[in-house]
Amino acid sequence: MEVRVRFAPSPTGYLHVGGLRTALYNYLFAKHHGGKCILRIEDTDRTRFVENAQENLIKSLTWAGVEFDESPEVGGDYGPYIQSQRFDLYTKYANELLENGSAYYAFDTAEELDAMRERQQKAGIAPKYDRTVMRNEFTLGKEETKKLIDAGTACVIRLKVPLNAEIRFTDAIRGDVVVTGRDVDDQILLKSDGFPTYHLANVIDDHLMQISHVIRGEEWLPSTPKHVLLYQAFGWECPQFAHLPLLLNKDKTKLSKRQGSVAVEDFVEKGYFKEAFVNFIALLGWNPTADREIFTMDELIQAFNLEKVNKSGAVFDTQKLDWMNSQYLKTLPLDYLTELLMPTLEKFNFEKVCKEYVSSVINLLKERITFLNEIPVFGNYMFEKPKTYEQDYIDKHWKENTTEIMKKLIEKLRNAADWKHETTHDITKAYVESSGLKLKDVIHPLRLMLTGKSVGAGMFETMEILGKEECMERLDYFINKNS
RNA sequence: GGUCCUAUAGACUAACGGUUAGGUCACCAGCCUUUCACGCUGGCAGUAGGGGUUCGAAUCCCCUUAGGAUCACCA
Repeated sequence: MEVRVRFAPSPTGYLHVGGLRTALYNYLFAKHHGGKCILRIEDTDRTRFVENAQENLIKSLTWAGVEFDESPEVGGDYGPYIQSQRFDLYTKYANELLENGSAYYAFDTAEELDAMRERQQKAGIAPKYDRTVMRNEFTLGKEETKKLIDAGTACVIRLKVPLNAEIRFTDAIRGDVVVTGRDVDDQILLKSDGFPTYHLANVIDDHLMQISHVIRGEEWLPSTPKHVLLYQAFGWECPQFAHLPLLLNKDKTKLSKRQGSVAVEDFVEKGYFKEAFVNFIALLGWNPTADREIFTMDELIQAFNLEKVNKSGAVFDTQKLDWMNSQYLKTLPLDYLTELLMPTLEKFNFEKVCKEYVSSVINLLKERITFLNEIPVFGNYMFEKPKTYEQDYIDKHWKENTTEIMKKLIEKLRNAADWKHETTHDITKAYVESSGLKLKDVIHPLRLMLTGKSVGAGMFETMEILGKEECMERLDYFINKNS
């Protein structure tokens, strides 16, 4: 049987990192088995329409490298892939359920339902639709029901849960799960506006789209019995369920907006590499080996299996993500990094920056930063003359005789045959030794004059990339200014 | 509260009955050194508790505890 999985988000306007992980696992699973990964938009809640939601979703997914074989954009044989465009289907199937006695009409108002729940809460019982006392087909009778329907009375269609049924299914991650019908609510399947609820639409679409594995978040585990019941009522075969452990806040509650960034686009903006982000997210709740952390997408596909997915939730802690990002910064190809950085650089109004130069600057600085976009700030002096000089650094390293010492060194450097870092290093070393000084005594002043900062890459490597002309200008400027 | 799920260090995890309980991040120390990093070496730190089963339990079973999810005409 062909593996067909689906990622079925509701369009909320942004992609949640938990959603990305679910999408990613679906994608990895499908690719691992040479199957298909499908994107379906679950927009059956008309009260929660968000402008451009679908575009944003797909943008983030594409950024991460999760691609779909069938989706609203690329199409496919089982479309449409947007639930609001499949409206007629749901009504048709709901009627089928009505006819075979698996569902029934109910006429209760929101107020009546609220009152029922309140009563139950007070009595200390779990809130659950009581079809023996509420206004529905059973309490009203067939004739009265028909009359109300014909009169156009607002109504919903509910699932008739067999009270004594023992509902069981096997979850690929959690094993056998058994629930009794008594604990399952008579779920509304078709709302009074004619739209289906998630439960109905989801089951119908998964069946019609021939989904083989339903891989989704653990929050769906409690409602899975309803879905199993629906498959049975239709006489359809259940897909294989796999409920993923939750992503958690630091306080171990379900990862939420309140406690920090959860939108993938926020992490894009912060400057994380997609390679690092995907790598990190993939390893939250699943681990292929004990002794390895870095995986490319292809390697993840190769290694992925549902059996090794954890059962317990994972705290989404970005400390390790930062480390991973720095690892990728060190190993990603220079050309790729340069392409990524160029647009960012343009915003800084630095004078003419060319790719070759940017490349060498990235190479110079990448070992001491975590994010690529730190370069224009951390290494601003590579693109512009120092505007300020760290006072603490001056106080610490600029002694009384430093000006004289540096003047002499500058002259030696001015006569350098070339500007390779080995050459300038040798010149400086020779000078220092002949003057009875230490390298430190001149390197710090040099760094100060050239960069204005106390922190940076190796001094002579920095000078090489800056170029002789630029270095001499900065050195002369500083000396003149201070004498 | 009902139902369900889960439990290895601060975080992510490995060990599918037999290991001195392993790795990574973070943290600490040392080395390297030209500042800051990288890197290298070492260190701190864990099987929630209690009962069983077994020659032997982190691992299987039960209870307790703790945490979580879910109980909408949201998904």
